[in-house]
Amino acid sequence: MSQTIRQPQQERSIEKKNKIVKAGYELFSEVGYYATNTAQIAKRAGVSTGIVYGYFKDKRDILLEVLSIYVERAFSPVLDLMDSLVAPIDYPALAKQVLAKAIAIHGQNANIHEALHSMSHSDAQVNAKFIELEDAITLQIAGKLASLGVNSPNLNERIHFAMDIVQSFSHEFIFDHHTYIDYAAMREIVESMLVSLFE
Amino acid sequence: MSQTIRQPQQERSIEKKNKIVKAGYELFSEVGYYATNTAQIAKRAGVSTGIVYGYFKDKRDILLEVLSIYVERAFSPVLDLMDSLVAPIDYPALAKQVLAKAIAIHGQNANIHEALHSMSHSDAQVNAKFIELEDAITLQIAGKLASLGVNSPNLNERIHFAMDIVQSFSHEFIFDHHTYIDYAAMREIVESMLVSLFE
Amino acid sequence: MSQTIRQPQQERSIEKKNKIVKAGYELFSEVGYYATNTAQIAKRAGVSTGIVYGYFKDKRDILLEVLSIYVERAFSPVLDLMDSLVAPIDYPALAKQVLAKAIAIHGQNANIHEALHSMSHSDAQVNAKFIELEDAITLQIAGKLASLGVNSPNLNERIHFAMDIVQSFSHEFIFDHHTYIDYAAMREIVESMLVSLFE
Amino acid sequence: MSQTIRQPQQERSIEKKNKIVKAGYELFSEVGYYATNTAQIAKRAGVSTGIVYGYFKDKRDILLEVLSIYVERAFSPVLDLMDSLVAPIDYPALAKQVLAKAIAIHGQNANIHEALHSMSHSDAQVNAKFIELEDAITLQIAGKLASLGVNSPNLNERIHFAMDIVQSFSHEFIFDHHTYIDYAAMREIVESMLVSLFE
DNA sequence: GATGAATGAGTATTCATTCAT
DNA sequence: TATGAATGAATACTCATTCAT
Repeated sequence: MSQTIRQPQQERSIEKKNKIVKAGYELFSEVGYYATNTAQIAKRAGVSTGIVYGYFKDKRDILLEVLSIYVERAFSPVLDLMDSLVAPIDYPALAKQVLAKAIAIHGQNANIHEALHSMSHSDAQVNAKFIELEDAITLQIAGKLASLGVNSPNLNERIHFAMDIVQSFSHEFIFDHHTYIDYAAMREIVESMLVSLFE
Repeated sequence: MSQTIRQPQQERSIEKKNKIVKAGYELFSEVGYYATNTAQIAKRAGVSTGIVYGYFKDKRDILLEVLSIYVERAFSPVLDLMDSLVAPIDYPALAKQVLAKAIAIHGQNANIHEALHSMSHSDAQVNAKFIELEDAITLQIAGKLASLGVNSPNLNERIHFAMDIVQSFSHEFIFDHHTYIDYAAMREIVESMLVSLFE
Repeated sequence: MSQTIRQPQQERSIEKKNKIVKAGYELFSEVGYYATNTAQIAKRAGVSTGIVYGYFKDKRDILLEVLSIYVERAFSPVLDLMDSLVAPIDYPALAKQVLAKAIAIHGQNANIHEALHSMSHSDAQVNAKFIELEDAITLQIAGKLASLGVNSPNLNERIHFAMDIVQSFSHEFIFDHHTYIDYAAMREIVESMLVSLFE
Repeated sequence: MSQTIRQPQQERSIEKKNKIVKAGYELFSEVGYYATNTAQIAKRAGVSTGIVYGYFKDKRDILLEVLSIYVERAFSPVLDLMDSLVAPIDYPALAKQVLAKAIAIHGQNANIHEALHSMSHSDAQVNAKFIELEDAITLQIAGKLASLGVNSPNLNERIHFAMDIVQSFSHEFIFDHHTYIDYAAMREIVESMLVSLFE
């Protein structure tokens, strides 16, 4: 009824909360949200089932936290790259770097990305959080590029579309779905595409 | 145990099977796979719960059938467009047409697309079927373009990537997520990107 | 979600529903509502846990049904008694009979009465149903008495109060709580009080 | 395991124990015993959950203490009234006064009365305590009345029955259940009933 | 004495699947 | 073929109670 969620301040507590998120991250990633149950999360985290509800309102709340962790982990390398950018921009090199980073991250987090993304279709709050995060990143990149003198028309749109492309290709690349596709060649095509978006 | 799945030959049976698939299509689309139960499917299809298992091995089996229906519905308009293509290709016009079709289809089938796509991450067979279908379509388009004299290097890769772009943008466009994005402008950017892929 | 509750029409089904109600009746009576779980009800009824929810929305819904059964069982003997009443009324004899019936019934249903009554304080719907039933009975008795020429002022109030007294005493009598009380003597006092209410 | 219950001797401790009982009293009264959890009690009492088990064996033990408080609170006004009684007794006036007091008390403690009373059916110890307290009060009143020269036959039985009536009517009156009942008229009937019990 | 984090058994309810008719 | 009643395993979540600090 009036169950309150602990906001852990002490180190031990934070550690425990992190363990639970980590367990959730792994399990959602391995088998998906629906195939994961709270007992498994607790067990892998090395805690009791009860305490999970001391830190999280419900199972979905864990997903939300996992989402935050994921997004930070997934986007910060690219943002770091942008941060260190100086004029004049070497677009081909940048495209190469961005794609390399994106693929690397996707490789480490591929499954969770899909699990989270899929949830965003059945869960409005997950969706909202995803959008919020994408927005923040797009605008941050736009600010950086503008400060470097990039003045392409519809800059936001180009960045957003570029992000879509990178995302989409990284996914393709990692999962290596299609046997008749030469992914190295495709990668070059994507890179030149990205360059042509901003040059 | 060794329940055999009927391969319906009689018209009445085929009709009934179709009703079940249709009900599944609608419900998965409306509320997603996990929020749909077999009783609901049976009810909407106007059949008993028992008979569902006369036509389908299990709930997932319905999903697989729904997937086939979806893909046919989703890709055939674009394939028709390609079929009617004659040389010389007016790339800008073609890009416009393809995007228009894709958006229209996505608008009518947006939810089921997401429902199915999300399942492909937790279900290898769904994933395999998705890939198989994408492959067939890519190769079909490639054949058509080749027959019209298109000889861009890495044609398969370009087509596949073009499909990714179209898919990705259609989704964005329909869901109209981001308030700061001018989708009309973004649409033009996508169109010009598509053109630059083949010209 | 859209789980529908079967309204059993076939004999077999009605029998099964009755078994569940009977099991609920017994268990609520024996150990109370909160100490009874659905698995126990199902087990005693000889059915699966699942089917319980085919006939009842939830555990409380079983209680509501038990309540109906109980009230019918508890009040109909007294109502029968009233039905057979002819003028002129022999009040002392009637009081004796009513009390005898009430005590007998209470003896057979004592625990369930308490279990149900106690629920009426934490459950508005149970309470409402109790009131509704009491009302119906009071008014039915009032009609009968009026038709026999009884014209005491505030007849409804007298009947209702009489019911309270009878209820209260039956409970005392059955549980035989207090060692210093001569219940036979008390019974006579109650009887004369009832008589004085209407004479 | 062999946790010993502190019998608080120090003032601070007694205060803390009282706070817990008060919180229990309020919560049991507001939402009932089963809907109250120990965390809520501790929170409202301003103590930790752990220390509750320093003062009480278990949750039920709190209920027992609450019961004592309640009975004292509920009966002492009527006992005070009896104490101040002098011969010759004005029965109509006394009946009026007793009923007024009883209704007032019931109005302030209605919910807890029900909560406790309902527990007495599923808990033998609660029941025993209830009986013990009723006994003490009945006998005390009987002594007082005897000392004032009342010598009705079966005095204990009359007093006990009078208490039942008062209790029963107070409950009815407070909850004002039945729309077709004129409670003012009913009140007068009850008063005259009480008078006729002793005159 | 006191804290409040931690435990884990307990429970109502759902639902894919089966099976008697 | 068809029905829909029946099954029972599975699961999110609660809460009285304990215990390390």
